[in-house]
Amino acid sequence: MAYDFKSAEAKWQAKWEQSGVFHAVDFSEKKKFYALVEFPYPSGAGMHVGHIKAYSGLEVLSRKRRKEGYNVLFPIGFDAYGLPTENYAIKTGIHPRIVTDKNIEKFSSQLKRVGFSFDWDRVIDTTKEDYYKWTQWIFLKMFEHGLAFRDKTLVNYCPSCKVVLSNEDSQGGKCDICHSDIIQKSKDVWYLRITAYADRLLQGLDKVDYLPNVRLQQENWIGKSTGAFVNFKIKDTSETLRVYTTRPDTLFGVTFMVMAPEHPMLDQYKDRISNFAEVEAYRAASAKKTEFERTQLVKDKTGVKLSGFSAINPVSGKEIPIFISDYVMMGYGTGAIMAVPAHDQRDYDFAKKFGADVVEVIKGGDIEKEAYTGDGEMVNSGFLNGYTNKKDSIAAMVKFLEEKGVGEAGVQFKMKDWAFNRQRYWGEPIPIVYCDDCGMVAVPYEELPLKLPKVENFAPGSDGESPLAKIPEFVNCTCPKCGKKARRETDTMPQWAGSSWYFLRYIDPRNTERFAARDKLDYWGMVDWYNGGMEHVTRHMIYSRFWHKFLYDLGEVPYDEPYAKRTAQGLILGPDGDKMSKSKGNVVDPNDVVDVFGADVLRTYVLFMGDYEKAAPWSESSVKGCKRFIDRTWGLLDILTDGEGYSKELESAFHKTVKKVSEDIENLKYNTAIAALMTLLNTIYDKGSVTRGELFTFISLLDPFAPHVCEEINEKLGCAELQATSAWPTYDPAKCVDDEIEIAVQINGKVRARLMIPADCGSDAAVSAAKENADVQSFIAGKTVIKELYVKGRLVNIVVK
RNA sequence: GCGGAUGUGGCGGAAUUGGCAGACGCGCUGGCUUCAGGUGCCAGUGAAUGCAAGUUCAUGUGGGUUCGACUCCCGUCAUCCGCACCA
Repeated sequence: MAYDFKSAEAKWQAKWEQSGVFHAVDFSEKKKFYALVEFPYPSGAGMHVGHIKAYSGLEVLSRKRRKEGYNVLFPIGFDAYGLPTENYAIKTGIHPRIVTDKNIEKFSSQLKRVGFSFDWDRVIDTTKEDYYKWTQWIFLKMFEHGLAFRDKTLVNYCPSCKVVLSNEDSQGGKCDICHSDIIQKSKDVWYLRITAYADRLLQGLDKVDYLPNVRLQQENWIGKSTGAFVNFKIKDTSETLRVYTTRPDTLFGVTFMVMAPEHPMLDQYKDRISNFAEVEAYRAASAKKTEFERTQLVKDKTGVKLSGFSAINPVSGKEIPIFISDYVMMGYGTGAIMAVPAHDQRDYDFAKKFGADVVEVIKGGDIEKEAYTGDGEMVNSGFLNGYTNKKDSIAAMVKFLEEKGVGEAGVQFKMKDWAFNRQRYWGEPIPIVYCDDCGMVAVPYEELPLKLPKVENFAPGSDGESPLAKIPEFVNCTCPKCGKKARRETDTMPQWAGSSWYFLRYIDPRNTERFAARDKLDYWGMVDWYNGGMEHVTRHMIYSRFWHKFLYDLGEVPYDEPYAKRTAQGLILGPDGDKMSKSKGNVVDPNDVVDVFGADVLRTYVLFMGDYEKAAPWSESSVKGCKRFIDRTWGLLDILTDGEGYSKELESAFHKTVKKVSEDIENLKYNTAIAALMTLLNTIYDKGSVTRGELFTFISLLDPFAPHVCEEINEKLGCAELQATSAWPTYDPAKCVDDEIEIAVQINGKVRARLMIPADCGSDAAVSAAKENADVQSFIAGKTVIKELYVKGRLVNIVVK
């Protein structure tokens, strides 16, 4: 009889839910295992098959762990604050709350149809009051500890629209909406001081098991560099200009200095700088440049030489000019550099254009042509002359600077503080009040959550302010400190806030007293295995590690690092090989696949289609292959014979497959695990019959991938216990090897024959067996044997001349 | 520019980490079943050459190490992904 996946899948999904087998048990005696997948953003488009692949990896592992006797926490939730929902609301006038609830319902039903073994009792939604109460709570703790602060920074701003624009919306220096010129405006924004944790975020990577490229991307993002700070005296003042450099040993080669146009010292000394008008004109011009222009015009350096404002080289005592140029960024280092044109290509380009001196201090290149950045002997460098090792010369110079009191060793990070506020409606309100007398005051903890009020119009105001600013009942309040009239902060938190701690809430999702009870945090501990997309490695992953470390410092969580292990799945591309997108119309809807082929086929295919960590295109016809596999598995019932154990012919095949599947699942090699099961299935059909014991083992192995058909067969076999809770099969290593094996016989490295020998055959016996072979003899006849070797279980190679 | 990854049949991909290249699946060809389409089942399927047993060539490309290289080393080309005037 044909397998009716529709009724079987609905039936088993209902049974799993009724029996509660996938519920994680707090404080269970069993060993715990916490598997985490990145929770989805519930967009209106619904899920696509990429989500299914992302969850199927740890789904298989979770099901295996339960069978192995673990108490598994495998939760799911929704990261529901964000722009797409808000934009949809602006367009349609439907409230984001309604849209979000509808989308979450759709996502949930899609996930349930696939039969994922999530603990649905622990579902969370970041936009619910009982959740974001704690997001706000963590923010306030950061505020209390000085990690949340306001600062002025440069942003893209359209003076006509009175709105802050992103770089994408301000290309070519024109406003995307009104086409007037964009200016860089300094604006007061909220920051989280993630840089305070830069070093620990880097060092913490030693304690965890992340995929190498995940780790590397985080290291690059944090971008630690070691070097030195050097203070250059400004001529005829008591002022010093401080710079950061990774090569303090090239100090004798410094022939000028460059400051960022926005450097505050310029304003301080505008009376001394006789061409300050030029400075201001340059500032205006460079402020107009977009990020795009700045990076595209790398070769073409611009700048202004300051008149009446020069520096003294601390090692040579020579006077050197100071320039301003936008190739120096205010946001990195000190906003000023010492230029070593002979050994830095950017400085070299600038020196050539502005006629500055080029002094070679490291031998080995041709500084007539270009800057030399390699290693070599130090020259023209006073006490450093003769040094050939970079490390030594840097150390010697740093020692000199520190003794003279004109500099010291130091480190810099590329990572910047996290700009944290958005002028948007659909996000967590920032729980801060502005009081004329008291300044910024935190909303008292007992008043959390600070609820997001209902509004009618979700569009940001023409002044670039959040829609919340238009609600007097929300804005106007009293100062929690002095009781006088005050104003609320009207901006909301960014998309990334709620996801920065969600893995902790799963541990105790309904707690009203704390974000999670301490004893439960102690029990569940770190996330044992976290899987998600590469696109979240440098933002969500870093942000959430930062929040977690902060909570650890407060003593609120037991571990410093949140995730013990991190992996990432590859994308599913459209059938055309392009990235799936709505505009290209190549998106595959999991519902369609479930309708036509069933959930088991979908689950099996997304893991079988290729290397789990690599991108692979969707192929409708390959899906059919998995459909056949599921149907043929069902068909085993037709060739069922009595017998609990393995038949003699299949015994070693079963032991080998149990081993292979067990190991492959642990190593994300789902595709070869499924291939091994297909091979075993073919072997069974070749034999023509299957014992009850064999079939039971087969479905036990397949169950994590295709649980519905396995439960159905399990029931047909008369098993009272659910397949979901039955034990994972074990294997005997001794039975994974055959008594007799086939080896290849090579002559001069080329395969000329194959023969069967006993597995425990020794080297001499194998070689002489090979030589007895007629084919082999014809190849060695009349030639001299130079060398004979036997690789155990693999081959014999005879080298002849 | 810097960093990382990848390159294997018509396609997705395997290869115990230096040991029989192409597992498994798709597709294709032929056959059986069928009024027919689909399903299902059986056989074949890297290329060249040969009636055939076979032989030769093949893992982007050029060299090298080795009895033996998809795997290690040096060079080179292509594609993809990060970061990007980071001092």
